[in-house]
Amino acid sequence: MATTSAKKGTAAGDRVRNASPAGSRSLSTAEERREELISAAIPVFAEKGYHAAPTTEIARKAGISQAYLFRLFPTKEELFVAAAERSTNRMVETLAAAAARAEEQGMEPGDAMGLAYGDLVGSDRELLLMQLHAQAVSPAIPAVREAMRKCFANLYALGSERTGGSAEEMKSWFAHGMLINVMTAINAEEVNEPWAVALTDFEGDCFPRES
Amino acid sequence: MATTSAKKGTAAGDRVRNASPAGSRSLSTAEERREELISAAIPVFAEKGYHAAPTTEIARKAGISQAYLFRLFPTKEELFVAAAERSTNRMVETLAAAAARAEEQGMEPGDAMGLAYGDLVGSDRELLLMQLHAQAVSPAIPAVREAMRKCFANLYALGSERTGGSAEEMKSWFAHGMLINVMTAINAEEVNEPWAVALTDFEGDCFPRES
DNA sequence: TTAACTAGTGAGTGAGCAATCACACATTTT
DNA sequence: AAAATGTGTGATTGCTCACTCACTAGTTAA
Repeated sequence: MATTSAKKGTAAGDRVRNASPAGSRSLSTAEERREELISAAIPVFAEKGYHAAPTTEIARKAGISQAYLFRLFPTKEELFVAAAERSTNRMVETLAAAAARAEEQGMEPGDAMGLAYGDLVGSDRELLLMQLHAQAVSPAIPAVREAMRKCFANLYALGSERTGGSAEEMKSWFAHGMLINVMTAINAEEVNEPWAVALTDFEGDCFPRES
Repeated sequence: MATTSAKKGTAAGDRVRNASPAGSRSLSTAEERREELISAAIPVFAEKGYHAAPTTEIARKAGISQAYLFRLFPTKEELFVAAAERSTNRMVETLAAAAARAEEQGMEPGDAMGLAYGDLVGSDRELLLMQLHAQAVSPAIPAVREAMRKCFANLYALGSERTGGSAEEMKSWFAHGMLINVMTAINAEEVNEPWAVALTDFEGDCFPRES
């Protein structure tokens, strides 16, 4: 009673709950925690991969106990799936936004999406590594495989409705995306050999020079 | 002394050593064992990935004790690197052979290599999965990253010397290879949706129809 | 007030795994 | 024959890790 008292909120009770401006608040507290947990999990999974990422580390980063992690996600696998889904959704949304923005400005949406993917990968390495690890465990974990398939389905739908690209063009677009992933994984851009220079020249495809 | 005696070879001593026909025998016995061990390791790594593959299972498949595994390869990591190198080399050799064979027959080596890659992947799923897992651990294990880079360097050299392809063409060739890997990982060919059909149509690229 | 529920945790538990050690058998060398 | 070297193993060890349990404290409902 004595020792473990003043420590939490700074004085005033944190009975905030519905204090958000608009008043519309759909997430339960547990749901919020789950979202935070996913956010904490992504960098760890991205860095170490599914099997090498310890739940203790994820819980610590999220600021909760490991025991509570397992109450929020009954298995590590489910947490990983959630992290993979979050990542792939984020990616699709970003590209969709880029395509929409480009369309407003009269740009080619295809080019804009290619550009946006390059940006995404350059700025958000985590996203890419998540994707890589998710692909690697896909043969072993059906739910992850399913998430990856959905991701491809969404991207393909997005791409073919925005750019009226042929199947062949779409395939090439995806193929180059996969190449970017792999080249980033092996850090090819820091290698100064012909193959590395050629295969990491991402810009050449879809737009002339800056803007 | 008493209990652990009659158990090993069936009567006749196994003093075979240099009994091979041609008599030329360069591999030491330990070296042979190492090769066998790598052969046993590849399917396990391919199926489960680096972290999830237990050394006990690999040793059992190779028919040796786990203790001896660690004498032949001081760490699991070194064994994985050896397995990755073997896989990538095998791949390069296969494609080189296909290109050479094609050149003899007056075929386009580029098409032949594309075809050969499709065959390779179709027949030897292990190889592809090894590649996938090696890519995934590349950020974490420098030696693996190095092996992957060498693989790309070799393939690129092979491709550009056989087919006088431009950098752009080479890039496209690699990109489609990476796409094949990923589509195989998520078993896209069993999905009956437009994206899956389009993205798994490997044949379209490089040759008209059978032969 | 009290009963029911939800958020949250410290302290385990049991299993699996990479790596080690002490030892045995076989082959080669001297 | 004896020493040295190389091939091979069973039994551990020390540790990490996913997951559990028993329990506390805050919040809501009756």
